[in-house]
Amino acid sequence: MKIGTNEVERRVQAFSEVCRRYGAKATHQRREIYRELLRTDEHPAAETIYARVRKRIPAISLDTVYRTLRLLEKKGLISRAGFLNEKARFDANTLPHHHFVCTRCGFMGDIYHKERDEFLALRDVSAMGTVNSVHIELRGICKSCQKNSRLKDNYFFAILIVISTI
Amino acid sequence: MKIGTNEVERRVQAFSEVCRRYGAKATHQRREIYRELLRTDEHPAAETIYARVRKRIPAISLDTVYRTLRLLEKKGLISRAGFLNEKARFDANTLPHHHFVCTRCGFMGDIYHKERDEFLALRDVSAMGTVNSVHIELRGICKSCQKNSRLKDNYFFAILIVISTI
DNA sequence: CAGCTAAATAGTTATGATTACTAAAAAAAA
DNA sequence: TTTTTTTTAGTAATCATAACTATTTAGCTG
Ligand SMILES: [Mn+2]
Ligand SMILES: [Mn+2]
Ligand SMILES: [Zn+2]
Ligand SMILES: [Zn+2]
Repeated sequence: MKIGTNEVERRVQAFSEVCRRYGAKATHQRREIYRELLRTDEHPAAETIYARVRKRIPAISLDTVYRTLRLLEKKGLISRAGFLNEKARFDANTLPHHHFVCTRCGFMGDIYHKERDEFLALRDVSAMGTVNSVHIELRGICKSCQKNSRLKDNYFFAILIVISTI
Repeated sequence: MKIGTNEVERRVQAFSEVCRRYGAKATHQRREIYRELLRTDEHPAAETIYARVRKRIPAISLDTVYRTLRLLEKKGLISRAGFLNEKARFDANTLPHHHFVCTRCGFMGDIYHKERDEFLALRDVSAMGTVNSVHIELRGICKSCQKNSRLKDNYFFAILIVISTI
């Protein structure tokens, strides 16, 4: 489910504009890292992104890759996937979806679950491989933490871009 | 959903016997680590287990804790939970279940999903807190990996003990 | 289109959880 | 008890990720 080149460029452009609008700098490095993630559906690890972006920006530092990935994640433009004892995997697909992960080679494919009650038997899954285990985590804020609440992180980047695309 | 003291001791005993039967040594350290995990339902991290076991075995090393946790996991007696950028959390509850995790304090509670299609609205969840996001990973072996397959790890410890308990 | 200034980067070092290493200790068998 | 093999304690290494700091640059000003 890769998006086309035009849409990739449209989103990179939107990203640049939103950056400027909110006082963040739309640097070459940031654009290339984001573009690299928009281009692919294979959920690359940080090292992979680093290797690929380096072809176009040979002097880019690994630190910049990690820093930018954190920024994009904080702003809701990308998400982080994967389980413990694995490298983090990044995803610019902001549609709600789940993942099939091969525990042997690391292949990570998207699962869309309209019929949520049968996700184990979804065509998408059986086409990709055999399911051995299902991991579900519901993440949120527990009762006791809700009492001493604080302000949330801002997702303004994501909101602007997602709204303009759907 | 903690299990009683009798059941804890019964399982530690079963573990010792199964160890001997399969040529693994039922050491004091192993028994105490496993007992510590059987005793609680709070999914402690490795450091937490280390701290607790140290009260009874002051000279135990952190390495032994990690090594034993890996062993117990490999044999299917415990499972590892948690997402990326979190410490691993361990669980001796071998019933199939999911987790609610508080992203602020780390509280991890068990979710049983008889009605799988409505897991977002489960009583258990709403009693614990507010869900912000659902993470599902279906883990298994992809088509291309199934071709060059290898032998699986043995789960004989788990099989023996689980069968005798249910 | 220079010059300005806050923000971002490159290159490097540090961190923190987990794993590996090795001499010494201990469990189980004989 | 003695022997043999596994396991441990203590410590060093690893690996992904984050922090640090001098230098560079994006975007503004005129
Ligand atoms: Mn995805
Ligand atoms: Mn649990
Ligand atoms: Zn695979
Ligand atoms: Zn909490």
